[in-house]
Amino acid sequence: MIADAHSMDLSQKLADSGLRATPQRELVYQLLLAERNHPTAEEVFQRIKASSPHISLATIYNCLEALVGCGLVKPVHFERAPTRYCPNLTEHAHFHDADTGRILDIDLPAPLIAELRKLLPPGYSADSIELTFRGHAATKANA
Amino acid sequence: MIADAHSMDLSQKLADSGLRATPQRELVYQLLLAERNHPTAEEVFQRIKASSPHISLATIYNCLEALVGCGLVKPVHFERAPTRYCPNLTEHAHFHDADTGRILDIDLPAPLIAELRKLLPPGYSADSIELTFRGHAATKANA
DNA sequence: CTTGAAACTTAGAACTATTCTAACTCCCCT
DNA sequence: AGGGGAGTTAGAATAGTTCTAAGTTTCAAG
Repeated sequence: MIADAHSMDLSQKLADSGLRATPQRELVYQLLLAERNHPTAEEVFQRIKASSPHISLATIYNCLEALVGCGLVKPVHFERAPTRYCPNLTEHAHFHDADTGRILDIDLPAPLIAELRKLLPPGYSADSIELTFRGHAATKANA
Repeated sequence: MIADAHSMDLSQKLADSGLRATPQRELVYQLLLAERNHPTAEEVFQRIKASSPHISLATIYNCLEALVGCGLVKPVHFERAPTRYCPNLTEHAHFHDADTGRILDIDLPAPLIAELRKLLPPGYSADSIELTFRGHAATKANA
């Protein structure tokens, strides 16, 4: 089953970082896998509280930090808005719709990433590349 | 003189946005032109307070907002760290040194920008592209 | 099984970057 | 001259996140 496969990922990856797989971490991870909207910590909190009313916002932050730390989740920053979280591990950029606030994943082809890296001066190496587009999606009104 | 040319830019650009050129806005803009370290609002405040002790942090934020609004300065966001400000108006990316925190401007060739835009799905258009590298600069120790 | 230690969760306080508020000042137009 | 709007100021308020301290769970070893 897909869920089990992901759970194995979870336990394994957490263990690799010296962390435990707890029910709360499972909940948070499963929620991120289910809702690919790049939710904020607060949104994850509200959503999980519906079924687990005892969970605390601090735990959501702790879980997200653990998931980011073990590499299963990536934080997404847009300007100074609340951090959003994304379980998409492929190298990708984000498009932020200025009208709706919606975020879209944009795949980054490996050759393009290589080209981007070539922009760095000699001696500089990048561990991560963050690429964000901000703009508009065509609507019926302006199409 | 360069300073005068920049001052004309300032008055003109502010006027274009219906804003006035005030001494405080001049100070903030001149400081950004002089210190190309991408300072934070707080750093600008500390630096300007040395010569203008009556200035307020709210004014720094107001001035920076005015300068951003009229297009003379660009805000730079790195993760959720305090916003930094940059008077470099050419299209460029940023390299953030994970060791020193130093930020380096990286010029973006127009053809590469065009290639990046091609990644967007049909109907999507980007007003701005933010590209940030995070990594390390070679030192004598690991060179 | 117990026991002890370390990891984890929780609620709420604390922190920090930024924005808001309300009073005051300055500048421009008539 | 004086009225109005834009700007500045200090301090209060806000919001996202992190910290703290207390309680709980997990797990290994005896």
